[in-house]
Amino acid sequence: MALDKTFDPKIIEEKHYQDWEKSGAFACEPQSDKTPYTIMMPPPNVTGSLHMGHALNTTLQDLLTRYHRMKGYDALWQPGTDHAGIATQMIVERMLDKEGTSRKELGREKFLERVWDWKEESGGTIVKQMRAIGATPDWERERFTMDEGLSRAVRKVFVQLYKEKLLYKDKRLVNWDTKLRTSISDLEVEHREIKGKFYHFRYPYEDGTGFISIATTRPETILADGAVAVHPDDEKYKDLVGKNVIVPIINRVIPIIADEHVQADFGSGAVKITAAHDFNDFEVYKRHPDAGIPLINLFTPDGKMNENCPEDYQGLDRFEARKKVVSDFEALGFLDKIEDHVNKIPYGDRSGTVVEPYLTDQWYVDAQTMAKPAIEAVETGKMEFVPKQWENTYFAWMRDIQPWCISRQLWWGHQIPAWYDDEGNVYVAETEEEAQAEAGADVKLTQDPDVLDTWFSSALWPFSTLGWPDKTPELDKYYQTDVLLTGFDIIFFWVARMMMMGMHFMDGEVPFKTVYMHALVRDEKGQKMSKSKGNVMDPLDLIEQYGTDALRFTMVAMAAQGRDIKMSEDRLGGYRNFATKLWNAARYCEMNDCLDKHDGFDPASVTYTPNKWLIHELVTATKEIEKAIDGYKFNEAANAVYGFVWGTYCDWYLEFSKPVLQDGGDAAEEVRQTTSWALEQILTLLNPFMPFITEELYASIAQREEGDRLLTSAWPVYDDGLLDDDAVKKMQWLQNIITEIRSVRADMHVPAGAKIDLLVKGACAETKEGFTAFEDVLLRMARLKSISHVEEVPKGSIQTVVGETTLILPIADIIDLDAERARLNKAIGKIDVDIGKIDAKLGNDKFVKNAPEAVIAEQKTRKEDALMKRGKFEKALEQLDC
RNA sequence: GGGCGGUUAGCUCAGCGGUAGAGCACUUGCUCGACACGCAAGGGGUCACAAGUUCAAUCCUUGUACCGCCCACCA
Repeated sequence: MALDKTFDPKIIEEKHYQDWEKSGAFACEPQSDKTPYTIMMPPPNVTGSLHMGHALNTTLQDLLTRYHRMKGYDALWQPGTDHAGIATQMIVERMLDKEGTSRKELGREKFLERVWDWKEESGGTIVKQMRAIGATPDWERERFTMDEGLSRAVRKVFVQLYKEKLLYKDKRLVNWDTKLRTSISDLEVEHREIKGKFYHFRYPYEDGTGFISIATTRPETILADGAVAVHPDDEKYKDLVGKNVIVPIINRVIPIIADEHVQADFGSGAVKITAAHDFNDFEVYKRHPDAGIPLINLFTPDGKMNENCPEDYQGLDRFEARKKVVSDFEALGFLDKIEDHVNKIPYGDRSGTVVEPYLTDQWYVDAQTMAKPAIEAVETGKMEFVPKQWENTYFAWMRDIQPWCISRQLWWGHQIPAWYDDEGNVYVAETEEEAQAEAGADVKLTQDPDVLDTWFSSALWPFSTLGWPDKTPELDKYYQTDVLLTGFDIIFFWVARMMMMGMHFMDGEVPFKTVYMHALVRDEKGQKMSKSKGNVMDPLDLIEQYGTDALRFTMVAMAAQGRDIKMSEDRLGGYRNFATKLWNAARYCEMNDCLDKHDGFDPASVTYTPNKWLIHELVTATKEIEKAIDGYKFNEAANAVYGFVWGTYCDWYLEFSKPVLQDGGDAAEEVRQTTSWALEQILTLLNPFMPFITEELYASIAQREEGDRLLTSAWPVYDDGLLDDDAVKKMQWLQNIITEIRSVRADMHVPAGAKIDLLVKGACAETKEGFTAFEDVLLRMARLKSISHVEEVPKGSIQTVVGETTLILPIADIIDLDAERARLNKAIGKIDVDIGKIDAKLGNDKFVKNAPEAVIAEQKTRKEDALMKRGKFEKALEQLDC
């Protein structure tokens, strides 16, 4: 095969992806008796494109899916896209605007055609981009929230909830987006801190005895004022309750009422009540049914003043009207003062315009009732959040949940399955025929023009995608899905609602056993990425630059629980290097005839210690990786595999192998086999993290049968009998010797290329054996000329200590006595610090009395070792001077 | 106003009761026939601050200070 010196991700990625997809291995196997493992992909907006959040989310899901597939589960990763009502409609409307037309001009039917066209045109983008990440969901099962099947589920849910009185129509205040001309839910409103004005106005008493002062941030709503409220216990206004005042400009007579909502010590302590334009005021209105407070709507749907306003106001924009009210008050002499005021103003998260409380008829879901089982499921552990702290957020919101406004005055979405006759009677049914049947054949019906909140259909995702309401084998096998991976920003929008709907419609079974909340991907300064800040990183650019495997590995390595991810390119570069490292390890194997050499290899049968040790380390690393993935500690899994591949296999094992392979001695064949075998194990372990390079190497390093891919290989299972502590001890000793000699050489400026002699003094029998067994390795890795055992230290040599052994480097001609003296003193100093610490503990009566035996014994051994080592260094120092 | 999270090496972050870790960056050597996207050896931290619990605290408790999120109707 002959591997190139470096590899080019671009060439291999597309090739393998196409091959994987064609192989059919992404598909779940409902008819198999394998244990299912199911993940529902959070459906991205159909017209969206891939951002860093998707890249993270997709990578982690793919890691889990691949890992479980390799472990022999029947893995279903259910993909699909969301119709994203508001977002998509906005895009198409913007397109129409550029063409000089509008949705109104087109009409509903034509407009919807345009949206479907746009969906067809751009809808494939994001799923293509997910393929670039290497994602392996069951694409054959891809769903769209407005597919016929899913739409049927939506209608069925709507009708059933309606029949159960968990869904109803109501007239109340909603958050109204004047730009999009639709209601939006509480969650779609974001409060921004805005520097505004606080206007103080005077309302004269009806009896002409003076005036009361009120303050407001929204003067335009004065035109709909229905009362003035004060606190019931407020002494300064006590006598005024029941009196009437006149609203200037419109000269409406309204009462002064007492209500707890008012804060006596804020503003003047008196508040205007505008029941149809303020959520609090609406509550006040409901608490005072006898006060005769009117409900007056001032605005048209697009935020202009309507016919309920004085004529000279009609048609003005709401903010123009605000100015006019102020100037009219000023002209009338009723303007008290204007103060600067910082206030939280509600904005529509999509449109970015100020949202108005607006009195309309809308459809609501009784979320409070539906939340109860969903709360209980988390309390009892049927569903678990990872990290656990998100439970609190979930509980806090669910326990205080408000009715969910599900109707939107849009066209793109699921049209509400409710029909009206001419008298306004409503017929809720899954089809028009059924509604007609209910109403009677001769009744003319009109369907509710509104559509449902997008999240209504996404809430059904875990079961609607599996075929519900039909009882499909897939629904039966995969429904209680294993884990949901998502960002915390949609815990309320989506997770909570899936819980409510899932439990209600699936006999109380939770839609997922675990919800893994991953972090937000931020820029390297920790700021949220946004187009306006210009700090957006495009995952596809990063793939182009570093390769998909590097991007994936970075995502996994940085996905620590409970912290946001600050994305830095340095890190990406590091993991790109890791991929290259792996590539070159394979090249080494190739050059040394260590490929495809492990046919029939039994890791339990090896006899050469470095091989035993490597196998031990591989088994240990594999356990660590499994434990980390099973616990959703993705970063730990990444570190474990990285450390093993680079730190253990490349830095040590392959180096150990060099002299053995070169000499071609007895151990060579076993080393060759172990090297070859271990490389393939590494590729397998690393495959869920870096699928492309591992697949490529897998294909290149051996003659494979048709259809033999890592994608469908089995995750390794090792016997604990492969663990070998004795081999670990021996290899640690060897590594210590090598490191120690290298360290001394570097300290003493021994030229890197110079080969020197090593004299060993005081070695015990076992150690001597070690020097013999690993002579070749030591000679090469420590750059030695020879190793011999001595009784006396020759003049002018350098000494150091490993365990009970003194290592002597007779390099009198090279060394600098002062430097050596300094080195030894430094070593002694370090030991003294240690001894000091240990003595402090052992000298403490309380420690000796209370600490566990093992801890005390450990301290004592440590001290003995330190003293022994110190003695040898002291001696070395003495000998230096003689 | 509530709630949550963070504060550990220059940077990005792990660790969370028994001698402080990684990657990157930095310093010094190295063309040792896999790899300079590399190898080897180093330097660098009173683990934000204060008090408490403990034989022992970066880790547990309480409080303080910053930083960041989320939720909430002070007009």
